[in-house]
Amino acid sequence: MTDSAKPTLLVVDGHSLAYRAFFALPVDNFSTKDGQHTNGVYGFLSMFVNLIKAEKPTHLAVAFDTSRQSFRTREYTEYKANRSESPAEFRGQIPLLQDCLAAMNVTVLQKEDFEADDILATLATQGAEAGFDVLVCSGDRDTIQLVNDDITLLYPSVQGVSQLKRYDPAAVIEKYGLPPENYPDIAALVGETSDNLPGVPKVGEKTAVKWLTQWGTLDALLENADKIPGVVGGNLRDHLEDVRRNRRLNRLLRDVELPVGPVDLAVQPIDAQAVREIFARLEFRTLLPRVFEASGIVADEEPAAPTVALPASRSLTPAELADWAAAATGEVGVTVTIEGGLPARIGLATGDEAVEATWTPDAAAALAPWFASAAPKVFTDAKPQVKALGRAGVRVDGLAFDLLVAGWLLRPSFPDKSLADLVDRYLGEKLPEADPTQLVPETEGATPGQLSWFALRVATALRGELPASVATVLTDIELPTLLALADMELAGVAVSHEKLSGFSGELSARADAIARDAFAAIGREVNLGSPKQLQEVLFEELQLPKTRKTKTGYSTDAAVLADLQESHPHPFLDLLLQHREATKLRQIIDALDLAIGADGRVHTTYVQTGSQTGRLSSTDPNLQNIPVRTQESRRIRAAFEVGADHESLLTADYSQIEMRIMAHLSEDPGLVEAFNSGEDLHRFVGARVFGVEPAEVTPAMRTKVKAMSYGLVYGLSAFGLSKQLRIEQSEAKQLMMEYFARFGAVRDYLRSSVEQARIDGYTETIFGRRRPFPDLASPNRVLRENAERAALNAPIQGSAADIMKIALFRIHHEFAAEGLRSRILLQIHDELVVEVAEGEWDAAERIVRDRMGDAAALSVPLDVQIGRGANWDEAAH
DNA sequence: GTTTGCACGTA
DNA sequence: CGTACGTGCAAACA
Repeated sequence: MTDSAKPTLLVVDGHSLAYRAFFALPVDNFSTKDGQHTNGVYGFLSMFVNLIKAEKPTHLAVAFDTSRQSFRTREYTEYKANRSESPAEFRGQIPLLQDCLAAMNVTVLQKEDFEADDILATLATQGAEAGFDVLVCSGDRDTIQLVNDDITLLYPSVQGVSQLKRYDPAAVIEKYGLPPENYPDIAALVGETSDNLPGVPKVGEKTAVKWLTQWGTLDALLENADKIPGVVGGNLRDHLEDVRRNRRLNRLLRDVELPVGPVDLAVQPIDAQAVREIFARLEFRTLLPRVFEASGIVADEEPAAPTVALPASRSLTPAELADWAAAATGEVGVTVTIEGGLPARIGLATGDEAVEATWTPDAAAALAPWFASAAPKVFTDAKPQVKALGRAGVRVDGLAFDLLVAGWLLRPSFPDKSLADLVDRYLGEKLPEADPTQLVPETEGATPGQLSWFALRVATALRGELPASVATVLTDIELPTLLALADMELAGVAVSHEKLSGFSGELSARADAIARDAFAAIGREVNLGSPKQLQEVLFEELQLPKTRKTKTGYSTDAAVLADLQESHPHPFLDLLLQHREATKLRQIIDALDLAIGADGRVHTTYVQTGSQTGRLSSTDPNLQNIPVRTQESRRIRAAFEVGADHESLLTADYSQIEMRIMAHLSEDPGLVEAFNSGEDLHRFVGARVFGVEPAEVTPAMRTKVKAMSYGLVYGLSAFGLSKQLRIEQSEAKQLMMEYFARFGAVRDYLRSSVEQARIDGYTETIFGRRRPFPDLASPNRVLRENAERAALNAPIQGSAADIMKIALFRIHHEFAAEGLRSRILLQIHDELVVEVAEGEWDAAERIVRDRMGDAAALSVPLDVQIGRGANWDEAAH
């Protein structure tokens, strides 16, 4: 912009334009994968970005209506009364749109009792007076009255939101035959059906313009109404009051009191990170570069973060560092950088001082006592550092805080990934980072000591946000668990390469043979691993009936293939299923084999922040989904063996822990009795539901109530139950009714827990772990119902996770305290795998059984099943 | 080269 | 139209 050019103020009616976009764009193409509709948001932003690129405003604001009520509805209750309620699917998008605009640092204005157009009128008028070129963008025709030499209207044409027609005074005269200030007079005479403002019958634009041209003003026309000839003249005389009322209502207010004026609306650089985040959430991809590109408004640079006086980090010798640590009072921030799995540098910090040293064997010896002490330590991501220290022979205790774990507990849906994220979110500052694209970085990254200093400050900020119950979960469950997990990962589990490689070869040969037969069955070769090619074969060449729809076509998953085989038997179907099974197993085996380390053991990584419910997840490789269901697949489990220096594997699992938690939470007398009776759960429940003696419960009955019981925990519907059991929906409904007739408190509990979550906005486990559920209030049914099922499940699955974690770290602790060499190797949600050292079986078994059994005091007992064997398969029971 | 969708393994 | 995960492949995208 040159100095001589006038600044340009662009004011936009967010509501009317988003509404047009909502109807213009197909919702199917604009929904997130969990069902949130985004077509209105997308359409608006797309238009908005084009607008900014084209007009390059220097000042900018978007106005919204607050509700349907305004001073106009009070004056005339019928105002806009004919408008049907805007669809909930649209209303739900407005807050999302406002979030996007906030991330783009665009001023959003709305005011109770006024419409967006009144805000536009006020800003436009003030802007014109202050010497701006003003652009008004609105889909409401009443804004035509604002047009003058300084104010131009951009009005979406009927073709679509992207086509904006420019109205300057000349354009208005060309279209309506009168200057802009007269437009409301025309509209008052003609009426506005969309606002429910009836005009003079039989009077359209032509007549209105003719009259106004003849009489000069609306007042003159109305005063001389008795001189108008013909039927329309009579109509005018009959509707004088309507016309006066219309004129009052369609006059936009130009003096609404606003917190800002035009000069306050200077375009701000966007918050690039915030935009990235919300666009990722809304699954907008192509829009991101367009927003970044749009000139005038955006800067792709990070916003200037407040500069903070970083303490210099003093480099010390290991001995000096150890002395410094020993002398420190209060919490110490710790950062251990890792190279090749071992500590490389170590930085420590208190609130006002940062120090660091290079890791050496001397450092290990000097610092070991401090690390093993109860002196409180704050880490950003403790587990890998604790492991590196462990490899160097340094044990860690006194873990007081872990930023990643704490951040995850606070917001389990969007766990922060790094200290930089946390510094940004909780301190609003920018962590100095070396430019990774520069071989010789121009900007220095923070040193380990400085990182520790930041970590300590973030910890303070984060603590302030943690509710008491969540802080307790962190201290009493998560942090002790973290230390136990570090040891489990270091230990790894012995896996036999010999057993695996033999099996892999077998499966390869089998898969090839099956593939040949499958190709013969259809007369050509296809890629059996390609769903797309399979669809061609099944639904076009073999003419099999279309199955369940997916996003890209029709499903070919195992359940669908089994159904097809029943209704339209074809040898290809069965061969395909067999091929899938063989290749899947081989794939798992090969991946596992590849993961065996030089020590003959597989070391997984447990992701403590990997779930929304409190469970762990396992990666590289995932050892929580090793097959178990089929005879064949157990050969894989048989390859998980006791290590050479130990005696046997012990497996321990909770039986029906989630049902027990449900019994505890619901206090259902029937269910509580079931668990206290010692009878098989499903037999007991089956006897109640079907009104027979436990001994008379048939396998079919047991299967049904078992599916129902497990389904309950997941928010199962009659439809889902019927599908699972392959029974009629009516029968499923009947089964649910019988079930709830006997176990009504279960249903009451499930219902009330979702209702409570709707009120609180989050669910809570027995131990106080929280999970937020904003979507319980969503107007989008798919979204809301998904949230309801997840909210129903979260306290149950989460409490089970809490209980297992408590048992886990207590066992880990007790093994050490009793000086045992036995150790926990794996956790698979409700199961532990323990490697028992020679002569320690009885002690280990006792500890595992007791600590799992008494991890929580519920109103029903926690039942623990234990098995023993030389490998995981044998140890199962 | 990266991302997405499908399919499938576990609790 | 049943919760919570991670992985590998093919296909689509850049």
